[in-house]
Amino acid sequence: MSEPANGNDGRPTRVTIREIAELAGVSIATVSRVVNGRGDVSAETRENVQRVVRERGYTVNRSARGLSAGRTGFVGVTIPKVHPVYFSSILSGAAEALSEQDMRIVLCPTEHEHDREVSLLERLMHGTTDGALLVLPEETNDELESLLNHGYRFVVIDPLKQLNERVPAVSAANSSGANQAVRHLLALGHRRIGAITGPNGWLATEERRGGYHAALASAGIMPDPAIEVASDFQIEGGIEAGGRLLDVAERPTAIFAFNDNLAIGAMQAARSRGLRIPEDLSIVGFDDLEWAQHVTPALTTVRQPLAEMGRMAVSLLTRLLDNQSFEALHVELATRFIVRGSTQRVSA
Amino acid sequence: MSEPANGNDGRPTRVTIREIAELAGVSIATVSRVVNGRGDVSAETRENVQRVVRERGYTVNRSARGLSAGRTGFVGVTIPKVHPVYFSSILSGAAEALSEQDMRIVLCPTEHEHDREVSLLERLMHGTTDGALLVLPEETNDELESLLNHGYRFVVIDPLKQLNERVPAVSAANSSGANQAVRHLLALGHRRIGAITGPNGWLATEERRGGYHAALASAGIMPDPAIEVASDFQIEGGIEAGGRLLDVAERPTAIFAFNDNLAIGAMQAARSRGLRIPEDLSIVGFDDLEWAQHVTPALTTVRQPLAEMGRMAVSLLTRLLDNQSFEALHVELATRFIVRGSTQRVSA
DNA sequence: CTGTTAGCGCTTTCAC
DNA sequence: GTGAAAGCGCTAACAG
Repeated sequence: MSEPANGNDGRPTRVTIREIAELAGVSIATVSRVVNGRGDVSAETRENVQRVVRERGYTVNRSARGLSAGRTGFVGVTIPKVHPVYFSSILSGAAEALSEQDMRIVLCPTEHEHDREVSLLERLMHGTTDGALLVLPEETNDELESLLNHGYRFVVIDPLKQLNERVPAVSAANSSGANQAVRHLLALGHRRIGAITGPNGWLATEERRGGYHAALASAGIMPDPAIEVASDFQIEGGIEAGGRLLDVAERPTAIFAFNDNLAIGAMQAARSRGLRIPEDLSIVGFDDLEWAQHVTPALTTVRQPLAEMGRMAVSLLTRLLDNQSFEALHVELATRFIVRGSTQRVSA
Repeated sequence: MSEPANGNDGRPTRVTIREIAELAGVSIATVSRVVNGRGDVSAETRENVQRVVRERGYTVNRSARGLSAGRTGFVGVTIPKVHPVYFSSILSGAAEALSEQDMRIVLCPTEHEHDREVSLLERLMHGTTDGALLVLPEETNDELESLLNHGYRFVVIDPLKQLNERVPAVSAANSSGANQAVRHLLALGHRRIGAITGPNGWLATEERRGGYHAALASAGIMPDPAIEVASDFQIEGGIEAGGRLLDVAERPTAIFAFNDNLAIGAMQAARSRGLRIPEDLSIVGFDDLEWAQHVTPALTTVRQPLAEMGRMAVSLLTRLLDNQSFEALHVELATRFIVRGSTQRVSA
């Protein structure tokens, strides 16, 4: 690393394109061409410039490029929170895919505040980022569409509500995943299968509910509202909801929890009532978060390809940014059912 | 939201400072002053400008500001991976603290590739971000110091090696945390306390080892190399290392795992050998990741204030960026010992 | 208090 | 193939 000249504030003066141009004996336009991999430069000139660039450790100033070229190389990601594994898995996939294209994520946790999210979005989109990934956005369809009409490029990951056709989105195959989970329980002989759902009205909840009901129907079973309780996708909620489910008169022999958090909560509720899993109660989750395989017993669950959802969203966004049109604006990624130790054949 | 004019490419033309200035009947300098909250504007002018800004939905173009003012409002965060809870917790704290100052994180997962990290850093620092947070960086002391000499502003979170005095860093009080954990086991009557350490040479490992040995020494116990095995901070590693520890001739009655992953691995190893926890074996972890309270039995562990470490790093960085000098360049955040169900008095 | 002006570093026509 | 030059939108002196 060579020592840079220092500005009068003691901070180093960074190498600029001009300096490279002078050193290489060419114009800045040529340097720009080389740096951006344009074809119309002679091999000789190119190599010469590249050498100087390497020697001086030049890298383009992204602000300048952003201002001049109108693209920043940044993609905004609005996400309710970064910490929960659910979100960080998506983030992880997106970051990976983006860095392959030398683009970078600008992270915007919204903390579930709608207003903040909207204004974030507006600020993100204006000369700050080239586009955005909106994870579980709280915007209404109208707001999203208005954004679209303003020329904003974005794709939604895991929409909260049914989205307008025109809004690009990627999500998991919630309905078929849930269906598969319940069929598994049915195949094990369970007939009384309770459910702990997510918040009513959320798309993921309703789709999973659809799969659950459909599977029951296929076995000729009517859903019993008494053993279908709504919760909030949190562990605490699962403990509470699981408790309610286990305290009904005719107790279910199996519980389909609409996510892993709820499942682990239900496990705790069962345990505190002296029920053994899976001997006395089978439990299936949804997500397959990392720890699902490390709880005891290991959780049978529906794996959502979270990182892959992030990656897929990036790929849609990239095409959007390149002004490529494409057919499927709504992408549903297949889930995978994973059998572990928390389910077993219903006892006689 | 008002409809913006459309450029010839169909994409909307964004509102610029010039447009606001014209509409408000002032100069762009005045608009800039208002937008940046400078004091030297009359109340009347200010309100007028603010009204127009609001009406037109104007937001500054960050690229332009970055280029002109030399600050971007972005802080780079290099981090080995975003997904593991350990990292996302830190990230979460940093993002929170940063967004309070209307700054944003540019996320740079390094995937443990040193070269990539270095070049990332160089690019980050050049007109892209105002500074950086380096989580568990693989740079050598020399590289870090060279960066410092180049005027780069950054703070290290959880250094891998002992850092030069001049490099700002924040970490947890590893030594005292470990000490407390082992004292707890000693107080429960354990005398034969094994350890699963992290990779040898890592600062966190060595500091925790120091605390472990010191606690043993205070009870007049010599560390026994036979029951101190190194591992990699992963669950799989914990299973393997735990197994080795439990297969030695004179088995330990307690294990201090240097992080929660290792602890949960050790639990599995114990369980697969028919040992009950905590009846036959006490286990203590380090970190207190979210699931530590949800495994069975719930894990006794040393809580690292991860989010707080992120927040503290931001606060150091902010002062750095404001050219404020400060005393303590190395900050150690206190840990908290949390007793749960995985430890109990040694059985007679 | 407010306006004028000179760039920040780069990309991109448009000539040559 | 290469260079000259015109900005991109904004901030920060510097005048007034």
